[in-house]
Amino acid sequence: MDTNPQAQQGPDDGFLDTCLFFTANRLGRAITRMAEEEFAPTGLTPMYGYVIRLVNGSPGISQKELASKLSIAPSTLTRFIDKLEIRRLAERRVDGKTVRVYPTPKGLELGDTIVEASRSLRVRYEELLGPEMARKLSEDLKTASGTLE
Amino acid sequence: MDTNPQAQQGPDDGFLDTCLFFTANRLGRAITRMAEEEFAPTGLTPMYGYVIRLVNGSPGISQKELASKLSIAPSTLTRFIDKLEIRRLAERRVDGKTVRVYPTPKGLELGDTIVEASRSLRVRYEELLGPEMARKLSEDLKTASGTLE
DNA sequence: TTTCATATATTGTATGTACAACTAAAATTA
DNA sequence: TAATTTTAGTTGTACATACAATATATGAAA
Repeated sequence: MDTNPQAQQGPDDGFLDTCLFFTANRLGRAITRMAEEEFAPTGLTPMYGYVIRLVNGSPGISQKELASKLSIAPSTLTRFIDKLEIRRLAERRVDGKTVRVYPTPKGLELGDTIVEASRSLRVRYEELLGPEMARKLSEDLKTASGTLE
Repeated sequence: MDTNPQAQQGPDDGFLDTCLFFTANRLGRAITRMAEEEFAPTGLTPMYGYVIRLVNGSPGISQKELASKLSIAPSTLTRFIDKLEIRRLAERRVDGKTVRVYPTPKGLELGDTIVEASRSLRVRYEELLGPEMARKLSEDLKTASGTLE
């Protein structure tokens, strides 16, 4: 039991729940935890899974395009591809000043498992939020980041 | 409206925009960038600013409560408070097995600047999203993380 | 053709965040 | 009261992510 009279609601707590920075990142942390659990069978964290999915679906895609689709910094993607290459899950080929990324047999093999993990993740959060709320929320989040970027 | 299902997209890109893990984190990255800019005058990143605001508003709040209000792991908060203490922006006092955190003069002084930065941030994203959309989105995000946690 | 400007990617460095293992203190129970 | 369990916090370690500085390759201009 909590005997602190201010435990439930401090004098000035409301700002957190109405700040988009805070609420967006809080949801990000919560769903990342969930996504990491569902992606455990792939042996990858969700972002790596999505990189592989993009590469398998667009062999030879450039790193620039990948970073843009994923909305991450190019340097972040460099590190991702480094690790995927070490594990033979994707392969770089230099093409002038761009670097193209290609699937590997091992990466292609993982495709179904990744799709399955994405599906489990969706099922799981749709059960909690309701499919319609989940869909609407993703859509609003997409619109909002498009507007803010 | 876009009638071509593959316009501006590779063969299998749609999964990103309908995945709540991805859309939530993408918005998180976008608004974090914006928040860091607006908080620059405070000399703090936004999360540190919010820790100070909570501590100033509830002197003696325990780390457990702080972590809970911020929805971050206790270990993360330990690191935050370490750094705030080094900069004399907050102060720990051990109280049995809990640790209470108190404001310092320097931390209290920063209060107004932090509130002002939060306000600028809000103004900025409301200009882009519209106040109603911004409000609704924060609310939905709050509800969703409450449900998923 | 040499030089300059631009685009792409990488590297160095720093921060936010978490989990697992550990320590210390309090609460419970025997 | 001694032993056990629970709770709060810290530390070691690891990963995602970004920015600034740098390298390399292409394209443009002289």
